[in-house]
Amino acid sequence: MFRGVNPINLDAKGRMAIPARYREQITGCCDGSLVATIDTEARCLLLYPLPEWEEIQAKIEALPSFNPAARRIQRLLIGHATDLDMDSNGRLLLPAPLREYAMLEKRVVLLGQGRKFEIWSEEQWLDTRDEYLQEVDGGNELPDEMQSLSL
Amino acid sequence: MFRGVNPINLDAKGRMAIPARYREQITGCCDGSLVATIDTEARCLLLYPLPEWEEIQAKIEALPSFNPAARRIQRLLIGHATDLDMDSNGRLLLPAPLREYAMLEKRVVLLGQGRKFEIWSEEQWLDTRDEYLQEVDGGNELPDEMQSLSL
DNA sequence: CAGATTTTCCCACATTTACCCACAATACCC
DNA sequence: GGGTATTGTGGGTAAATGTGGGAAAATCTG
Repeated sequence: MFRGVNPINLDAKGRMAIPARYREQITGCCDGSLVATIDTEARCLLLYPLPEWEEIQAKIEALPSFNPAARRIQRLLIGHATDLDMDSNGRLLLPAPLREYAMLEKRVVLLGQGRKFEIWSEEQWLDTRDEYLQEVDGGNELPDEMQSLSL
Repeated sequence: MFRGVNPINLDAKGRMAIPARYREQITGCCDGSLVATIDTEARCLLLYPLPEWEEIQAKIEALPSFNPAARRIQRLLIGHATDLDMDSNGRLLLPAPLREYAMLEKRVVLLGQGRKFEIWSEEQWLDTRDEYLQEVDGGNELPDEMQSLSL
């Protein structure tokens, strides 16, 4: 279960230090093997422990491949998925193509999202967050499951 | 069951001393492990005992992730949820991103709210409370459940 | 095949964070 | 009213984390 916001600086080589509080969990569940791919809805990256990703990739591959929407998802998600390993300092080297997609420069934000992480440029994240905060709940139709959610 | 209003001063490091009368209950139910996240409706923080939060996170994660309203809730709530532990003095270190969101500087208010707490800047709390008091009850339609409530 | 360039891996330092201890203030009790 | 216990506050130190650089290996190119 990952959660929380983490402001992180990329170094000159494009490396990102994983906050220490996640490291034990990551080495435990996948020995430091992670997979990064793009989020097709927003300009951010998704970061999965390898076993989690393999389940997801299996599901995506099982989609009917003559369906155009399915082909699109397959090409985008599987096509961009890249294996990453933590180095001895707990850092990940983010490949240039993924950094460019998510517009990551120096200041980035690592967002815990349950079984995965999201990686945003700090600027993009703050803009997106502010949009979310301003949206009135009534504006979008809520799924039934949410109507009964009490925090 | 938490209740009551507690004015507290943050120290220079952003730490908040939990009032002594809650400590036993907190160590009892979760051994001092708490989770703080943001309230999406107001500029304040929500503070849950870890087991309470995990139930909520499980429900939120189960929402369909291709629904935009659900994505929004997931990113905001899980994204900001941060594990906090009481130190040996019964204090919590509130992380900078959460302090900024709720505009917490020095004088804050800890509000007991049943299974959770809310943390407000004192200024925000007083303003919000006054707004609530001035609102005429008839202005907003009351949910059915409230019609039969007798105090 | 040799040279040059890029990439990966690892080590060392500087900074920050977290933990702990000590004092001050308040409340309570005798 | 004084003494004691409990709570609130601040700061210091050791350990762990973040950051940068350097050397070796692998790859690409001429």
